[in-house]
Amino acid sequence: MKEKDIFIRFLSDRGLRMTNQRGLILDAFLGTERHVSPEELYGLVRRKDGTIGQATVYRTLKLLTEAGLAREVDFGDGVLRYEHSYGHEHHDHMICERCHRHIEVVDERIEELQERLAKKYGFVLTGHRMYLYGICSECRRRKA
Amino acid sequence: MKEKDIFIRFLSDRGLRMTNQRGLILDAFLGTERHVSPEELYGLVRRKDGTIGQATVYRTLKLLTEAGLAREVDFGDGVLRYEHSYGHEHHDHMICERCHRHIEVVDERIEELQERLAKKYGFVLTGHRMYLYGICSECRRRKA
DNA sequence: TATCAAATGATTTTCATTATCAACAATGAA
DNA sequence: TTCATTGTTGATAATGAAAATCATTTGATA
Ligand SMILES: [Mn+2]
Ligand SMILES: [Mn+2]
Ligand SMILES: [Zn+2]
Ligand SMILES: [Zn+2]
Repeated sequence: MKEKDIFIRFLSDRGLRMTNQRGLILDAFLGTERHVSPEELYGLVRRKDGTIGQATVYRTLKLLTEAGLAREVDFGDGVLRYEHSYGHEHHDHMICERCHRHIEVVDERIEELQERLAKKYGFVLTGHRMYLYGICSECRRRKA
Repeated sequence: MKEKDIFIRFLSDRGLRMTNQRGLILDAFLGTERHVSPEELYGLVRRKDGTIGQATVYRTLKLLTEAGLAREVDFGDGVLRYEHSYGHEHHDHMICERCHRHIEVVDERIEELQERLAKKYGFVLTGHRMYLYGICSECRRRKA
């Protein structure tokens, strides 16, 4: 598995070790395509190893983020979520305010305009967060 | 003051009352152009009335938001901030990751593309949050 | 094997925000 | 005015996510 190798490499580069727990957490993380909260992931990992501590889940998610395997997603609801980063290009999110369904979107023209906007104000961009909130077609149909 | 009238109208429409505390909090809020956290505003209001409670500040900021006078801003640093909404059109934020300075920006073309992107996926937009993170010219100069 | 840093899980702590609640104040019939 | 009703407030407790603490265990290596 490519990701595990990357993680091991990342760890050893910083004098850290691959452990059983970290392996389980990585596997659980890779095993879901959801935007998963530490708490949710803790629930998943627990099924494989009931003795794992939730602090370890928090800690490992931070490490995965630094290793470039995970990415933090903040929908603004008070919980931090994580999504796959390796092999998953940057994208933004569109969220339905009624059913909380969300889809991943990218618009290259927007990305380009963001760069230009930054340049206009003398900024060099390091990243951005864009969340589009609305009502999905499902929910609009249901209401009608 | 236009804003105070709006607030009074908003309150009475919902069977609520304008009070001394709410008036002070509104004044303090209008008196600053910063993106202010409840805690910061609490500090400001306290100078005028040392007996005011911070719960009242939290409560009033929620009310101001519902009344369309304030708007929540979430820079993702764990504190919710509020900015003026009345007479201040929508805008997005560009934040320097080094000095935390931030400027307000709008790009009509981006706004337009966001609408189109939403339509493409069957969403009707109700709002969006866009934060551009980067390094400002000041900070880049300082480093060099 | 002895040493020492890293890792873990349980637990406590922090911090922002919300809920609770008793005391108080405004409103508006009667 | 009196009285009941309802909104308001401030102090305080509760909540919930995340981070810090710490004693103990584990692993690498000299
Ligand atoms: Mn995503
Ligand atoms: Mn602003
Ligand atoms: Zn929906
Ligand atoms: Zn700067």
